Amino acid sequence: MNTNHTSRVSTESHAVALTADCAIFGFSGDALRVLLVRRAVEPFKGYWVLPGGAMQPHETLEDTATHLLSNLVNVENVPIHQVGTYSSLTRHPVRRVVTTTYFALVSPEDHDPIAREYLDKVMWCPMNKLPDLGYDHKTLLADAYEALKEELRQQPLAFHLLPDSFTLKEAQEVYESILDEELDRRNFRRKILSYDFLINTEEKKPGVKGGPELYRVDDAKLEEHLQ
Amino acid sequence: MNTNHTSRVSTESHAVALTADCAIFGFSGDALRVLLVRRAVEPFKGYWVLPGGAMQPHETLEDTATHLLSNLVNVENVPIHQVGTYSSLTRHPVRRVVTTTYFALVSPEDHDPIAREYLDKVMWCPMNKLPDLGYDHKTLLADAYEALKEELRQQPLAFHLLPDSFTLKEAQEVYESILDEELDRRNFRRKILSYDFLINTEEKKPGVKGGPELYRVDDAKLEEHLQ
DNA sequence: ACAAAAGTGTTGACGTTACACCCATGA
DNA sequence: TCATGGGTGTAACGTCAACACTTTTGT
Repeated sequence: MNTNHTSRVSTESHAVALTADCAIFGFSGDALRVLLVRRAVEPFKGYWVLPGGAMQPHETLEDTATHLLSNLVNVENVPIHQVGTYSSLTRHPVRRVVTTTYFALVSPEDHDPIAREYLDKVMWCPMNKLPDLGYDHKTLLADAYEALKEELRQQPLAFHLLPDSFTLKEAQEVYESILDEELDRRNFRRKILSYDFLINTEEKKPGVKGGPELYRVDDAKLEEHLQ
Repeated sequence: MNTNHTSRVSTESHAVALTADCAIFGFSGDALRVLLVRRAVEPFKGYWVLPGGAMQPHETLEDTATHLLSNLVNVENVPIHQVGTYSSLTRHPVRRVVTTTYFALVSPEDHDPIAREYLDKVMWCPMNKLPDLGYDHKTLLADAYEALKEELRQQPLAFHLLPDSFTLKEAQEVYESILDEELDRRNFRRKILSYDFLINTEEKKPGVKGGPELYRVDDAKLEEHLQ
């Protein structure tokens, strides 16, 4: 049996397609959404799936995922996070497809995604109104969502979703939408401010009762917290 | 550009080899070790690497990793944990190899690994005396080791390394060797016992000063703690 | 003035760390 | 008997959740 390390060199490739699927999460003031695309052809014609693409010879899986982001939502320099690799024999009905899942977090308004080629629709779907998904993408998305929440709990990776200056209330709403749970206003405030990457602009947001203070991020210090 | 999800079906495979590399960690009373194999042929002839193998057409990556375990250390039914997938263009000097890394935790005495085919040596290498590794396996191993420690901190996955009955001291030594840090005897005791999957056999281990009590695991209850 | 939202501080529960004593065993 | 290791309890600490009051602003 060829199970030693060298066998990789002598083994032919078996028509296995390697793809990257990406759970692109978006937040724009209301609820957390994920970008879904609808297939216009078989298999799974008419089904919504996560956007994905085959890894090209000259690119890494991270490149593939990054290209999805720039093509679909026109964002650059948004960090992607690897979730896992799925190699079940039955996950694709036609051929063997091994996929690595990534997630990213963007502001949907950056770009209005357009359908193309084998897809006839694109939508920002609220996470609490997901349709049936094709392939095993229900699992992929669930895993990616868990990974997103876990990441957010451990590091402040959602501040690029906020405008240049924002209130703590707005920051809290981002957190609550992503984590899908309510947070205590005062505890959230204390925790976030203890990270010391928020700067009080000494200005107040007009037109809002209470006169909330506006904050902006110290990008350099924020970077330190993103491991 | 073929970046939509359907393109995976129409894209030819590009002679990309998909492999599973496995960091097989072993513990047998002294230090934490990892199973390394030495390559007898180029590339990286003479270098130690993690055991790995090409994914076969009929198997998943988990199957590939599982086969490594049964072939090299003759263990079955040991859980494997996916660490990550590495697709850098330069990680293999000869051809394109994308690898998914797994780790497993076994008792080395289960089997004395033998060299075969393109490998001329196999060893259980203490984690604190690692040689230079071929390919990018230094990175793979470091990531796998971090994943192992993280897993152990969150769930008790090391009790299958212990004999049927054991003292808390022995259990603590397993933890300390894996985590590479010293633990407080009383705190460790309280924490482990609070999980309530350990049963005091009411017997004492003979030949040891202090007369330590022997424990055994309640397999059913332990399962509940492994998520 | 009044309602709604923002700013602030305190308390208790919990988990973790640090540490000291007594008891059991082998030499 | 004595040295070594095992069994047990407790105080200090930090983190986090829960909560009430005052201040600011819009209507």
